[in-house]
Amino acid sequence: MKRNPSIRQVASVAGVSVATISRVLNDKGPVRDSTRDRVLAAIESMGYVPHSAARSLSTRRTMSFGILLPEVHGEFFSELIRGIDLAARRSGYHLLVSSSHSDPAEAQAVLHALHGRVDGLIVMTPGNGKVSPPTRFPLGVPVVELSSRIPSKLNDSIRIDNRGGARSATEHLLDLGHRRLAMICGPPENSDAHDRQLGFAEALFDHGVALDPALLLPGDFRELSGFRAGSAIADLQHRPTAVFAANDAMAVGCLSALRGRGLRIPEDVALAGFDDIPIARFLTPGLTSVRVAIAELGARATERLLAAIEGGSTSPRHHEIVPATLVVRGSTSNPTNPLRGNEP
Amino acid sequence: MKRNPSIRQVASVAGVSVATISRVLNDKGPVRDSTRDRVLAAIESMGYVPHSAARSLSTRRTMSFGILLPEVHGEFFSELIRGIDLAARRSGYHLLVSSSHSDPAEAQAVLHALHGRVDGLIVMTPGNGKVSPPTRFPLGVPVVELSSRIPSKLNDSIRIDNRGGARSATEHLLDLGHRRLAMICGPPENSDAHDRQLGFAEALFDHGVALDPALLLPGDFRELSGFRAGSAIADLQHRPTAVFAANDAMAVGCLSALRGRGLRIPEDVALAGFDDIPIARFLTPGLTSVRVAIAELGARATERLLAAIEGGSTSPRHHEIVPATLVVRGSTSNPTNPLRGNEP
DNA sequence: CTCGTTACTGTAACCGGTTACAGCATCACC
DNA sequence: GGTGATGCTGTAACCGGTTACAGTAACGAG
Repeated sequence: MKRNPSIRQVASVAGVSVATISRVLNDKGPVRDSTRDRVLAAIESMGYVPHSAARSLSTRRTMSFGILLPEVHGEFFSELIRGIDLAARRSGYHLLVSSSHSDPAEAQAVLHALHGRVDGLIVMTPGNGKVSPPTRFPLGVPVVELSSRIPSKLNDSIRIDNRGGARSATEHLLDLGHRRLAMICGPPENSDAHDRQLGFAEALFDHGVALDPALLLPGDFRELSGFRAGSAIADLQHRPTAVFAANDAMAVGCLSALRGRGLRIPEDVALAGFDDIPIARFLTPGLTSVRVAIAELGARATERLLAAIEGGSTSPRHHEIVPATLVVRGSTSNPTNPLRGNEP
Repeated sequence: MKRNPSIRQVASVAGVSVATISRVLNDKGPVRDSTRDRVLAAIESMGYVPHSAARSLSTRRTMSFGILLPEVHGEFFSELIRGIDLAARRSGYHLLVSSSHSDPAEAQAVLHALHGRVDGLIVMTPGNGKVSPPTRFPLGVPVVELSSRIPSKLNDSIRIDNRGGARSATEHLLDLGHRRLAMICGPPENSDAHDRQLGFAEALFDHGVALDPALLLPGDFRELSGFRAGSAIADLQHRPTAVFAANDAMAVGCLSALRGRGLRIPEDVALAGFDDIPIARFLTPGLTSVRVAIAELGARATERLLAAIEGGSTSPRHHEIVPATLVVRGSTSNPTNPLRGNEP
């Protein structure tokens, strides 16, 4: 591997000083046209590319920021990254991604390694109650927290309206006349899962419907756990007439299990999910779900972060909540009186 | 935002030289225990974290590498990143991710910005025939190409056995007695899509089955295009008895459309996909698909890259092909004689 | 007591950029 | 001719680490 030329070598070839090279590259300060041409020719011929680390060192700007994600599966992850990446690149920033953090200690180590590499941080905390998320990020950079349960006073945060979304899904089921509702919960330590369960319970309470603890099925946001929960539900003596799954992946698994037991959706059991993943509308019947604009969520987080980076710490902390809206499809609506059909 | 302390400030507080701080941090060279304790105490009390950019500058190692991805949707992306990230972190490396590149010129710009930021590169080229992928990466770092159609002589490459996978899916359908087969193709400029189509055509040819051009439906790897193709197939005068979709997302869409038209799967139309996404087994019926261990693919690519980084350019170029294996489920198998049921 | 060896620590030069400041022409104008 | 303004360019100090090399102290052997 041949070493790339440095700015000093380019300077000597072009017969100018390093300052001039820098000025040409960054369009700063006056440079005579003939000089600029000479410099550009030298750069071109030598295949010179500025060394980012060196540049960051002196400018104190890396033009990139870090993303810390917990163990996230499925569509959510890619949508989020897509939203962030597009927004970041629009402003000339790059992304350092570190995913699949379950251990907070390990996350802390990664955080250290990020010092001097990033101008800001988007952190998605698993946000369980026991292990408190690291409220202080020891780099001197702005941080935006994503869907952390307790919005830190120190950092900006953006959360999904999990509770409201779960509420509207549950109320939708109640409005359809269901009184015996089950919920397939998410991982107990996950704050999104927790809030969705909260919304579910609240809606039941507000409508004076008792919450049978036996109808709170465990799950882990994966398809298989939904399948198991669905099987368990099918086996129940006093079967619920409606099921709310804390996410769509589990709803899919549940749907498969219920179908396998010969139950009809929604006649025998109505089913609603959360996330509105792309395939939700292509299931048979279409899956009623709660929609969150994930890519937009990522874009918003990015814009917040960029504002904080540009603006310094002067601006007050923002705490934003992005809405989650119910999308009704065939898995809940009575087919004899469909609210919406299965057509996408 | 308070500025983090530099190594020189720590040195002055601890009453030692910068060299000693560095030695303590990197476990290099001899340091007296009492000195080490003093240094560690100073580091702790000042909250000192080494500045990565500065370190990279002098060591010529960034301990991170870049990933360039084209516009990729769905499960594939997250699985790939997960595989890469876990393997990378195991070796202490970080990930710079840049996704959603459709424009090669833009990708080139990103590439430049990566100079001095990464020790290596994993590049997934959209790999269309017309726009040749950038064969030369102007950074002096090793590159691993992912699923590029023409494995470059300059770089290592890892490809998915798209052709073989498509072949076995098609042969499976032929073995079941189907003679009129349709295919829902992927984006024409995508090399994966191209190879899958190739495998399909080859299998038909080898079995002496004519390929009706009217049965090659366009698609773009998204669910909706599969739905449209499915609707078109249902409307055909001389309907095919089997459909092979170039990926599972389109198969899901197609399944939905066929179902919507009252066609039974697999009795009226058999259906197979590609990728074996997690929900494939939870559809009703379970979707026959071609399985690729995506996370493992990412891990392999990472290991290759790390080997190249550690080993220098001495080793010969590797060109690896990861297998794609057929998974048969209810969407193709005759239910009166099921090869495998719908149970996950 | 002298010398060599070992164990530890400090000095200063790098890595490759940016930029404050100074220097030098050139030109207009008095 | 002097004077100041203007436009362009170069010098050198920094950013925050690493590390070759030199220096010092202590200790054992001869």
